[in-house]
Amino acid sequence: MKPNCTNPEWIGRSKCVACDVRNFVLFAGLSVNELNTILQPIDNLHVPQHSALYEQGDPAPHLFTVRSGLVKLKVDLPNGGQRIVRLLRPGDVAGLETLVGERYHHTAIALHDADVCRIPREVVLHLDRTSPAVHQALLQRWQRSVDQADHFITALSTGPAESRMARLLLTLGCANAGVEFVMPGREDMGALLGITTETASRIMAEFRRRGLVHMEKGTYVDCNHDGLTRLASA
Amino acid sequence: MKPNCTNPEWIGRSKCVACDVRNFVLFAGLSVNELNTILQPIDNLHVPQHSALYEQGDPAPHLFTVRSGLVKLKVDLPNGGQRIVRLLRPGDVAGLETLVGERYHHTAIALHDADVCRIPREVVLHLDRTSPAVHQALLQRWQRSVDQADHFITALSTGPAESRMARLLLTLGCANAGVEFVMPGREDMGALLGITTETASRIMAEFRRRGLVHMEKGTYVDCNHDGLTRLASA
DNA sequence: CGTTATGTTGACCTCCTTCAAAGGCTGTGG
DNA sequence: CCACAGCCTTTGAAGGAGGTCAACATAACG
Repeated sequence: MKPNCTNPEWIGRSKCVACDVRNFVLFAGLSVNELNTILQPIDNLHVPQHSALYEQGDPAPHLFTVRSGLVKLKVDLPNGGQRIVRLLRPGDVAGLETLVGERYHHTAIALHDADVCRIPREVVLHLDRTSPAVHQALLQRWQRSVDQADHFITALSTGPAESRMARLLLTLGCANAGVEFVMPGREDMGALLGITTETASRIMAEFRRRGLVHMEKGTYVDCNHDGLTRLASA
Repeated sequence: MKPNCTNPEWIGRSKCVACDVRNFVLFAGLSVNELNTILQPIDNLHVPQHSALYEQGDPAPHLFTVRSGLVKLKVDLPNGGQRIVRLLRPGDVAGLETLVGERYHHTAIALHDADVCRIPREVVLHLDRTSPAVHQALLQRWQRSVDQADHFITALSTGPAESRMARLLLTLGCANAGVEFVMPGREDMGALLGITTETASRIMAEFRRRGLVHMEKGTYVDCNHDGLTRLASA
């Protein structure tokens, strides 16, 4: 997790200015001048796989936007297990709760190597007050969190395990051409769907036998969109 | 669903000004003058049990705050079933998605007779721009929606049905003295927990036999807080 | 008082979990 | 380069939890 936006060489800073994510994330609508004055304390972090962005219950000084990779938000359960409540992909925001002065509500962990922007809460609060565009973008991000949470309830926590798994694969963009697709581990799949690791493994094996997913040399390549969709709506 | 805030007699309007909910909902921090000028188009509706505030997919001109009663947000599933994704109690807000210009994402139905304030989106958008206090309250309401959705994932959609039911009863305030407690029907319980009506019924019957809940003349009165908590964390 | 929704209970079977063991992949050290 | 350890995945067998279908009871309602 090495920062580079505020590095002397501005390694990531230049990336920030050119960042295509910026166009549709929080800073859409700001002029280059505004960005240059405001971007100062923003760091561009590289988050290696399996490392945590922040931990549940920690004080929340920063907000994060995902630039690349895949980040999971999980909560620890009273019985020792854990449940993943959201998956963040490029363009998504983590740690919004910092804006209402709370601690982090989840533990954020990179499922795959990720690049994120780490923004101090004061910066966002200030932009929220001064820039209507940023303000509107913030509301949209918040609504997006709600929508994703709803999707986890209705699609990933409802119905038989097989249907849920099909919906998960479709959610991950498994059948969409052009989307970099990362297959989570079986344990994460279990935590995503509220089932055990073994059941997740069995269902994936069955999908492979039925030709719903294909893999070559250990990596998954192709998914049968129609077949999965049929299962998903069952 | 008869309005009264904008009625000639201002039946509900007076209620609005005196509304104790207002103190902790959206309009905290506004002066009486500000309220009087802004409150004009706000209606105070009475929503009889089982009637809908709005339907999923409808255009979303209004935002609602719950003053009394209990409101469920449900979504229809592709297979014909339905899933409840949130329960709104006094102080909660419904229809926030209207602020990012979308249609309603859920169908809102009163589980029990409810009083709600119906606020045009333009009013909220205007207040959001002009009043920092309202703006902050809005962010908090949005975060609250996220928190409640997370709770539905981690508490009501995870683990064995028995544990989920115990968590639901605790969530409903079944064991809290002083809270008006409404026991949902078995079908709603099923839609809340992602289980069938029959299973919900069986579990409730079992809870009664074990003395975890008591009922008199058809209405539930007492809940064993400790017993339910023990089950909830299993 | 019949009629209709809602709750309860039983029998059966499927799905999922649990516990256990074996198989593969990766990295490390000899 | 191979051997071995460690981790993740896969698969098996058994039991339990929950779904399904159906009958029945109870309560709400005209």
